[in-house]
Amino acid sequence: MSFSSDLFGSEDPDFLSALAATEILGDAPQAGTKRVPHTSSHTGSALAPLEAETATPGATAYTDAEAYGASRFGELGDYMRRKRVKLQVQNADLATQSLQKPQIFKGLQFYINGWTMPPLQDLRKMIMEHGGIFHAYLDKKGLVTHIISTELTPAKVKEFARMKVAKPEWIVQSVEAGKLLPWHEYRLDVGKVAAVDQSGVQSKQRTLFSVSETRPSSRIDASVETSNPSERVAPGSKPAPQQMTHQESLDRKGDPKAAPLAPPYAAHKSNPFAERLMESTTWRAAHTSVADDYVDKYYQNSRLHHLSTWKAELKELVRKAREGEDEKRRIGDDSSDGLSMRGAELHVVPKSPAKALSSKTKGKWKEEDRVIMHCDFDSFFVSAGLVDRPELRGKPVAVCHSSSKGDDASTSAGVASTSEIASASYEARAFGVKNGMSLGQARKLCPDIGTIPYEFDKYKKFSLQFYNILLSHADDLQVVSVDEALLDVSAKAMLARNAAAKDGARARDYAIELAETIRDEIKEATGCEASIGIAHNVLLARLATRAAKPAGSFHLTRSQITSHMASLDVRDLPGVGNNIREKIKSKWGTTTCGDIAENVSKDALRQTLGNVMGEKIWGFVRGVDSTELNGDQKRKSVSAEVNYGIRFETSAHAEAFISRLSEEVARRLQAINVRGASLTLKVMKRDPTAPKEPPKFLGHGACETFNKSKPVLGPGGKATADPVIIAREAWDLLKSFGFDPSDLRGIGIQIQKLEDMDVSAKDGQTMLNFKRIEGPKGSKLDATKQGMGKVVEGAGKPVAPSRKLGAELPSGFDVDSEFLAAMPMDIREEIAVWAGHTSAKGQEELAQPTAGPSRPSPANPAGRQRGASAPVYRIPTFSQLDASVLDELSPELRKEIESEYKAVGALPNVAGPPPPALLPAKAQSVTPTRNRIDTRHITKQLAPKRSKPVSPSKNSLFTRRPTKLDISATELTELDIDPDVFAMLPLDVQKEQLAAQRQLKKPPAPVGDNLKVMGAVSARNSRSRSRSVSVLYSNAPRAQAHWVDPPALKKLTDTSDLQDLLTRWVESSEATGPTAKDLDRFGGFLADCMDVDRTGDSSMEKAVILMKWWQHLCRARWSNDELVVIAEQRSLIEEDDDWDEGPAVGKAWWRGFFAVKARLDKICKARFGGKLSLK
DNA sequence: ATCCTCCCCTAC
DNA sequence: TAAGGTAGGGGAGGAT
Ligand SMILES: Nc1ccn([C@H]2C[C@H](O)[C@@H](COP(=O)(O)OP(=O)(O)OP(=O)(O)O)O2)c(=O)n1
Ligand SMILES: [Mg+2]
Repeated sequence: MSFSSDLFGSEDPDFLSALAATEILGDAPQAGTKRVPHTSSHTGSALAPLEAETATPGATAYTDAEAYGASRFGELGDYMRRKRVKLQVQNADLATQSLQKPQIFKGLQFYINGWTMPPLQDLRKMIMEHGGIFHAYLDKKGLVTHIISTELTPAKVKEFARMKVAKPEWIVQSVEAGKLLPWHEYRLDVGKVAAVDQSGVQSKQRTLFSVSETRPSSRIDASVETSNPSERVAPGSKPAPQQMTHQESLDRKGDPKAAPLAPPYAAHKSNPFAERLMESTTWRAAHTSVADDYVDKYYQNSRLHHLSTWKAELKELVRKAREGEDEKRRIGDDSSDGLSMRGAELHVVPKSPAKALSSKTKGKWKEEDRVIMHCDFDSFFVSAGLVDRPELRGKPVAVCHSSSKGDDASTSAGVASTSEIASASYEARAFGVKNGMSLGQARKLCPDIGTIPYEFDKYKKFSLQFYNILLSHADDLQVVSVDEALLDVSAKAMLARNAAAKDGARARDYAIELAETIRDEIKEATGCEASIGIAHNVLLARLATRAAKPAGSFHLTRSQITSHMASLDVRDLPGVGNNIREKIKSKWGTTTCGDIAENVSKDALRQTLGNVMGEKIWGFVRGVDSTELNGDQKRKSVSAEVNYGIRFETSAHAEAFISRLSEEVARRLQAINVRGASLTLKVMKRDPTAPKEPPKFLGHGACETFNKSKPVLGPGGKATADPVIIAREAWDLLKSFGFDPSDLRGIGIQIQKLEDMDVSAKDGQTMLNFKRIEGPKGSKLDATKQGMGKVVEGAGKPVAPSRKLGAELPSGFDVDSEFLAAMPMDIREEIAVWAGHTSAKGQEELAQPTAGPSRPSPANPAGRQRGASAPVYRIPTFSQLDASVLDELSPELRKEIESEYKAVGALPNVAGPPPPALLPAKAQSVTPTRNRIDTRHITKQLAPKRSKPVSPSKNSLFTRRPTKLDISATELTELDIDPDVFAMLPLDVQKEQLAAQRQLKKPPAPVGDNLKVMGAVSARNSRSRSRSVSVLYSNAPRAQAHWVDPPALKKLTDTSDLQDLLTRWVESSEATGPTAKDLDRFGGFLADCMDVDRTGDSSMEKAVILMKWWQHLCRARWSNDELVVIAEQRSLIEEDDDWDEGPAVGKAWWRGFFAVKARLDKICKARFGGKLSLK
């Protein structure tokens, strides 16, 4: 059954007729003898040949699995393909550099089997240096002329029965003799075993022999491995059809018994159905790479493209979201790359990666104390699809493009769908269906499997909700994919554990409870199930997730590790694919983790797998993994490639395609504001022995791949993101290969050596008229309504528990998780440790959990109910800190903590920035209207000296701090402009200010220019120091740029007033959002603070503090909107998204925040070369 | 040793 | 019909 609406190809005559023709093809072998039209024309269209010296730096074959559908991602089944290593890369180099040596092996092509003496590398070198061609793998028997081997297993004896197999001495002694000695004198005797190969293989091997004496006429041919004379063509001519090979495939296909015996290299099946379609000019024009919108269309529908794009976007979002949480990487910290001020200045000193690394994340938690969670949606695409198709729940279904019926007629006709299944439901998995499998394959296993179409928009939307939820719970987070992330919840878990100990309830697993809370939130927000694995390292957390699925959580604890690991296959370890698994298997004969752990030494593993990999595996099989989360990954390359549907007929087609692809790459570069200095072109070329149409519909089939790179320079000799330049260079590279365009099966362009592009640097660059800035091509959205368009914002208000309480909290130095959330991650964890520690020491008053309204009760240990909340802790003052706690910390951390406290001391009245700031422990998001103040009202009422406006008051810091507001409303208005200061201003500034003032006074400001008030208040406060302050505050931003009284600012060391005002501003406009005017004014003020030359570093620090504070205020209220707005601003989503059900105020504030941030960034960049860091 | 460059391999 | 992309870890081997 199919759940998709459209039937197959109803409107496509070519498609229908091809289908009809194919259905009777069972006895119509002519498909194999017939040439596909487009391959027989355009004989003059080959790309230009290349210089021999620059030819093909390397070539690898990319064979298809024997039968397409054996699954590229999951199953093995084609070890031959994966085993291939590309030793021929260096071959070209070796060959070029050794022209002086006698080319005794010229025209010969070797494969070296098994262990040899001298070792493979040496033999390879000898072969290459003397004109021979070395094959790392044997799947191209049609090319290999000789096999070198010392001994053969019975299987190999059989396989090589009809080949020329010689001992290594032949090579060695021929080289020594300086001439080619007769190989049969070194023959390895394999003749006793009768050859029982099936016919297909046999004919292949005849090819081997017949080819063996043909010498490649050029090095191009050699490295390209096109030595079959009937195949090789001068550029511009056409290869002959490969009827033989083709026919073989068809024959073999009909012989079920041949299949298991058939070696992969002989299995070049074709796709007659596709061949039929390719006969139609109009069909080709509409459905292959020659279509002019092919690239766009293709990307719109490519799930893998979406997956990759989303991952990159999410990484960036998380990076942004983390920003401002890393206090230690702030001003003056030379390890910063997002730098601020002095850090930027110091940036002249090149930063050592190692240093940055070490200063960054270092064992805050003892290995065993970490708590890592791995969260992953259950069959994500399917789950998302089922949300709106509840009737399909519980059935075997899969997400794929195919909407065709899997009726008997089509399957028996050999047109089983080659559409790949992106995700299969667990019911389908019970039949053996796997992600990545072709639909046809799946139908064999599960004839009744249903299909669900892709809904890329929905996946992205769910993903953002998912990440919002995770971010609200995590101390640190690393993006794994659109549906998967790693969390560090060490601090939370520690807090919970100690809370539990305190309560006397300790049988519960708080990590599991947290996991269940998270799962519930995800379920509520998206309607989808996710599973969560918990353990003390990343490896084990991932493995735990496997045990948790579906729809569960699992904590893999220490005592379970050994037994859990022992039963696993190495293939289950992250980072071990089929290739490495086979390597292990062939080396040690087992792939069980337990066996490896027991019998294989670390050195042996390192020897075979490489130092790092070997060591990693050694640890993995024991459940050991010290990898730390990295939520701060920056992109190092940008690329775009298409390896599907590439079917060119002329070089003009190829050139046009390169152009399109270049535009795509340029667009991606420009979207993230970078340029690149190096370009790599990747080319997939049909393997000469492969059919024109591979089994997978429009797939690339068996291919050789080639890479070539070169520097790319824009106008100023600088890096570039110019589509025209990229296209030119890429086209040059492609031409240099000299391939027949009709053999191309894949093209990719990668840009490396990225550098940030400052706004000013876009000089001579060709700018694309982009509508869509970034993001995957939207499936159904038009170009302007790009990508995953819609967003998010908790449909199910995924509010973190911690945010739900607060209004009820007592005042005092309470630290709830909201506060923690505002802290730098490192510090947060530290506080947790320390809170736990003091608690354990009996200082209950400092670490006593304050019950939230709906903390998980013992009666509901799973804590599954919504609204479970994190306990609240009190943070002690520095003096209360138990010194012994500090002693236990690493010196580095200790210093950090101490400096944090010092910072508080240095700014006695400062309520902010992140760490020292003890925040109002309130939760506006819960009672949004409660404390809201009418803007106009507050504008008026602000004047009289009063401790605090309505608000929160719960903020003990605020209430304790003596307020300095003692200005009257009248006075305020009068002081809008200070005459004295005004007189000192330059003429143009005077004008500006006058204009601004007039503007200000004109309308009564309907919603309120609160910032004006705010500025005035502050001005009043510091009036005794300098009147210029009032000018600064109450006038238009532009004037501030000319602000002339640095000493005054310097003296304004106490930012608390400003913070107060900032707080008030936010509070008073909590319901309405900031006015543009206020934003501009505030931004202008901060911008002036950045003028270090005039105001000094301290004012800059002030600006940073205020920004941090502002950020905090926003986070405390609208944390769910932060990511959304970041996404929006990076054009990942649309602003006016109709999916966005949340109130607009939060987003308005965040937009304001980021707008000001951008303004400061710009200044910072111009001044210091780096962005303002709020870390 | 340590870097750089060119891959292979893996993951979703 | 069908949409087999893409970034980063790491190994090999050469340059420094
Ligand atoms: N070969 C693959 C593997 C995955 N995906 C997409 C679809 C999946 O839904 C999503 C997430 O991949 P997972 O590996 O997490 O698989 P699922 O979420 O589908 O299943 P589960 O996580 O329950 O095993 O990525 C894909 O398109 N092609
Ligand atoms: Mg998943």
